[in-house]
Amino acid sequence: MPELPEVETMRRGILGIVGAKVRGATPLPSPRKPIRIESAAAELAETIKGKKVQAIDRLGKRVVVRLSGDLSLVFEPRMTGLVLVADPPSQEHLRFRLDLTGCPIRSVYYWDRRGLGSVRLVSNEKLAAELVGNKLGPDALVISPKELQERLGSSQRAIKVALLDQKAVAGVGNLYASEILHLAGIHPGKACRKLKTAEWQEVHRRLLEVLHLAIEHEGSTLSDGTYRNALNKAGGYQNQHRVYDREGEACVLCTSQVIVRIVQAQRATFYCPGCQTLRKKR
DNA sequence: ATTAATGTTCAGAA
DNA sequence: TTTCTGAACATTAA
Repeated sequence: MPELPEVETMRRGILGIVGAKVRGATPLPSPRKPIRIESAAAELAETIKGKKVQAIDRLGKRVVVRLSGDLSLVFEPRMTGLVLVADPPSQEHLRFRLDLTGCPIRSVYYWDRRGLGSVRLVSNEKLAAELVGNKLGPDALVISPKELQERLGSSQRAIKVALLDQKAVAGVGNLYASEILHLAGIHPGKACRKLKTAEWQEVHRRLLEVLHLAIEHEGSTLSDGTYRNALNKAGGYQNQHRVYDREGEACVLCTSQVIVRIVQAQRATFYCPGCQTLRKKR
């Protein structure tokens, strides 16, 4: 489930390795399936050795470790990936270890239960070409209300579905899309092109509000408990959820209606039928 | 004991 | 061009 707040938390969790030097890298073969490491394991380990960690960036839902030599080590957690400095939840799904020298953090681990995620070593040039303005739109924390409207305003898609489009705006995922629209008072099934400018401004305002608050709480750890910060600690924002995974519970805003679960584009959406209507009304 | 559901991304189809 | 569907994977709930 790592979405922007969780990935940002991972990024912050390894900021302490900036300035360190790479002692070695070990892609750990999974007992069942080969790990999803792009370059050959030995080759990656050889190339990365001795490189200096210059910065830690985030590109949408990816953590980017910038290395000397114009290289980037890119962690893409997808569903169940974790970037850790503490010992991983289990040895079993440990996929990758980065060993460092010159900082208190000895190792960074990539652990991924389902193994849908990946660790890649790519040149900055190639990474930029692949992601920036190509696969990924402007970051959700940076995009302006105007730009958000420009990018989605003419789409016929439901607003909830469109917010998940990383090419339109990068970082919003399934959980936060529901939360954002609830606070904005907009029905998740409303077609983008039906939204007025004032509504786009409200979506944008609530988007920032929700994402920043979720980052403060170090993300959401859902009932399956998978997501953890870099210290292997659960996040706290799940306790602030107003609609996500709250089907049947009373809406905390209107208190008169009950949260409903629907499916859009094969994903769960939660909303309050009282606060979030298709027509303007408010 | 099967089957569905989980959420992100991509390839390929409509 | 835009939008939709299924698959990738591992684990758990039904």
